[in-house]
Formats: sequence, structure tokens, C-alpha cells
Amino acid sequence: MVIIWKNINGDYMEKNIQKELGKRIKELRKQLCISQEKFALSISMDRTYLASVEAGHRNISIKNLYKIANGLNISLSELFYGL
Amino acid sequence: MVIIWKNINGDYMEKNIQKELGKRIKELRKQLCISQEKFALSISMDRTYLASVEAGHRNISIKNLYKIANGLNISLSELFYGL
DNA sequence: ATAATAATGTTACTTATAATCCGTTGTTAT
DNA sequence: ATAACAACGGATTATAAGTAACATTATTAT
Repeated sequence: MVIIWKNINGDYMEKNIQKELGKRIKELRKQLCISQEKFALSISMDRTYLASVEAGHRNISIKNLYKIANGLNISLSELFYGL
Repeated sequence: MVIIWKNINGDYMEKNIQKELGKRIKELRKQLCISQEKFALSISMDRTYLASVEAGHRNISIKNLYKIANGLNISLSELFYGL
């Protein structure tokens, strides 16, 4: 699903929540200076699955979102901040 | 998945994110004075599915979370605020 | 520069379950 | 009684979750 937004200039923008979320997770993980592999391991998640989430390829469920937020030591609300 | 938290008294508490989210969605929907059926219809979601999300029975995906947040006219960050 | 190693990316596949769709039942208000 | 709303069940379809194999891209060492 893609939602189309009208921005401040009246232009239409496509918002892909998966892609944005992936970027956000990657950014937050990097702030912790931890590799995909170590992070995935720490939250009992497969490395390649995490990679595909970060790449925005997965329609991830709330349970896995919750695992990730916990691994990053932030709330879900914080995880989605700005998205 | 259930995560166990230690509260301020040192007691263990179980946090079920699905249940909490369901209650939150229901609460926000009621603030808009709209029935499950009408709300579900407005966001192209099945009536019975929305009901089970509100009941905390579903491991909902981000796309559907996004649909709901949009239907409620709030951000995902706001939807999860306090959870 | 090249080799070695670590980190990340991608594809393809199975299985587990999310999502949809049909209904019924229970409750409350009019 | 009937109408509107909500909780629940089962059956089916669509797709998320999880994993393996291999590719590619940094990074570091020699």
C-alpha cells in the first residue's frame, strides 16, 4: 500500500512507510555502532530478515517491530517518530 | 510474544502490545464517534478484522497499522504514544 | 595493489500465520 | 420487535516470517 500526500507546495508525494521505517531502523542501529548480525542476534532475529526490513522489503508485524524497538532501547512511539 | 517488565515495586508485569494497541485504537475510534463497521469501511478494512485487532487478537502488520493511523488522522508515533 | 575478512545485500523457497470473507450470537437502544 | 453495534467462529486465500545459499560491498592488513 502506498499513500499519496500533498506537500506544502501542492505537489503529490508518495509515502512508503516500509522504506522509511527501514531507513530509520538502520540509522538507529548505526547510532548504537552495532552490526546487523549482532543486533539481529541480540533480538533473536535472522540477520537476513533484519536486512530486508532495513531495505524496506518487508511488511513487518507489530511483534517484530516491538522486538526491534526493544533491541534499540526505545518505544514504538519513538521508533516511528517523524515517519 | 510477551515481554516481562519489572515495575517500580520490583514486581513482574506482562506487557502485551497487541492488547494495549487494541484498546488504544478502540478508544481513539470512539472519540471520533464512529462504529467499527463505518471506520473499517472508511479505511478499506474488513469489519471483523478490525474488531479482532481492537480485541488484541491480531499481530497486525505495519501497512494495516498505517491505514488505521491515517483513518484516525494521527501519526503512527501518536498511535503508539504511551504504549 | 592485492588478499583476507567482515558486513551487508539479494534471491528463492517453505511454513506459519495474517488477512479476508462468510456467517452467527449477544447486547443495547429505540 | 427491530435496528445498530460488537464479539466470535470457521474456512479460504494472501502474504509475513524465517532460513539457506550465494553475491556484493566495505574495511583492514600485508
